[in-house]
Amino acid sequence: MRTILFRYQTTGLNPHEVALVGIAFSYKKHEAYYVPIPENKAGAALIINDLKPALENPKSIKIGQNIKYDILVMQNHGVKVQGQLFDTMIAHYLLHPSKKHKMDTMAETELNYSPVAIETLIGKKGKKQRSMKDIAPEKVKEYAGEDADITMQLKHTLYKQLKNEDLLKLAEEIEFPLIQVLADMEAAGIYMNPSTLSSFEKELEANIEKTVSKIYDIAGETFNIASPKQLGIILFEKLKVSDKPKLTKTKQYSTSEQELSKLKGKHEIINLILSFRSNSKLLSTYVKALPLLISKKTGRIHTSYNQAVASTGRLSSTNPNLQNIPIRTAEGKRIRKAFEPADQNHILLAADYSQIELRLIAHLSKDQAMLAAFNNNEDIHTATAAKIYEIPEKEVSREMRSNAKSANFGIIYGISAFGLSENLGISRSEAKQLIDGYFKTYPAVKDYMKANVDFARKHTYVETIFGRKRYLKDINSANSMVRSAAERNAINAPVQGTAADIIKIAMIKCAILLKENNLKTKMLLQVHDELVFDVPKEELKKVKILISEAMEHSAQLSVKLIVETGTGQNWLDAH
DNA sequence: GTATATTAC
DNA sequence: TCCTAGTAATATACC
Repeated sequence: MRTILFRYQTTGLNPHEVALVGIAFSYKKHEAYYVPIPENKAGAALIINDLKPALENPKSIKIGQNIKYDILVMQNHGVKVQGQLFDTMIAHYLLHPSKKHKMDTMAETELNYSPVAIETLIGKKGKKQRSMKDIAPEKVKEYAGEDADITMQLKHTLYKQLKNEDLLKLAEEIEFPLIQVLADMEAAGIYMNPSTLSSFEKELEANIEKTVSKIYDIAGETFNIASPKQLGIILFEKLKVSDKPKLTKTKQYSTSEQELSKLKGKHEIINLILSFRSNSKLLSTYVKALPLLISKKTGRIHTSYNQAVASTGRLSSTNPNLQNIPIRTAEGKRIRKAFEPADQNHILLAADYSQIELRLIAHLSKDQAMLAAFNNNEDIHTATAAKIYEIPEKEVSREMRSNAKSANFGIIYGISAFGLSENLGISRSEAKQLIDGYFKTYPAVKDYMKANVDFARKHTYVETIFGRKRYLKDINSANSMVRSAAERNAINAPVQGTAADIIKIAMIKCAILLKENNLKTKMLLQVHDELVFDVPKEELKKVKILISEAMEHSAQLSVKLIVETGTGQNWLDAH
């Protein structure tokens, strides 16, 4: 049996808060049914109760567009959707990772059909837009039925295409099973202690106020420091802090952190501007914004993972983005400290892959020197420096290690002498020498990079170990800049993408293991190479081993995968 | 909506 | 000499 479920929201797009207006079903193409759900709780519960067995039947396949949303909405109505999933949005993402995956456009490109827009029903976006619950069910029926039918039709064509492109395994074994794992993570949420941030908020505000008045004093006038345009004029025309200011592509003065850092010693105002910038960023993006996203219902923060945006296969996180919580600076660390376990009986466990992308380069290139460095458990950056500079590891200076580290990262990004020189603040010829030394050290890495670019030129795509593709239409472009960018993508995508595949496999394995062992531990966050768990203290010993082994054995490579774990009463201390 | 800047991996 | 290091999200200014 095939089931398609559909949903309507009243209070917006947040699946944790919306009320269900109705569900549309389709079992086969060109046929659909609509079940309106009454507003009153008792009436709704009666109907949902009737639908529950079908949705919880583990033997039927559930098809939908962005099913994670439906699963979360149903979960809030007491229905635990089970069974195999097929998501048309994700299927299309696997086929065309760099395109958009909205249902209306897919209907046009895949089915040559233009569906009725939701706006014809509820009006255009804005204050006047009506809620779905205010539309007569007879009208909703037509819209919802069409929607369900289109999803069913899309499923059929996308399934065939996945099969033809050898993407079915990736879809059925990784992406579709991951949907439920992500839904559970989002539903769990993470606890954030608002009092940790409220004291920090006052400190930051006082600090910013002081900095602002100092900047006005030095500038001799008041202006909007947050406006790059106004700031540029003050810095480069009035105060003349640089002889040849760098311009942005729109010919404005560049006031980027990178450019201002170069001018640090030139003028006392620079450090004040940098301090203003970093404090304002912390205040507006994190300290003020995060507490507003604490759910009134659960008291926790529920991020949303997007499984269909990043062209390489990575996840992304929104509302809020919990994948870019600060960690590098002392001030930033205070934000990470606010994320805590559920209660005194729990502890946060963070497990992250050590150097997964470089390890993948070692595996993919089969470079003997790099493989040996990893398999001997050496510090890869120190080992790289020793080889490049032809000295024993003991004699590697901090600067040499730092150069080697930048070169290692550069390789992952598709290195260029210009990019490396900008990153390290050295000349382009010095960067060139460093790169030459690097390729002499790891010759197979150079061959691997070239092989990837050649493959891309021939096939106009590159792929990960697990067959995830990324199309590179510009790989043969006549424009050298456009072409070079595609070449860097050809090098980066298989590496970043394989790392994404591996952690997704690990997440599915972890979820299964936690369930099989009847553990109460919950997976909360994924940050590209890291997983964060909320662990009852009595489970810690067992869970730590279970998780790290599952992660380390998610792929069989010619290089060992190493997972480092940490625990703590907050996310910072768990590192 | 686009540009600029900053945060993370 | 031009111009370029990979992947994201969010906040603010400015049109």
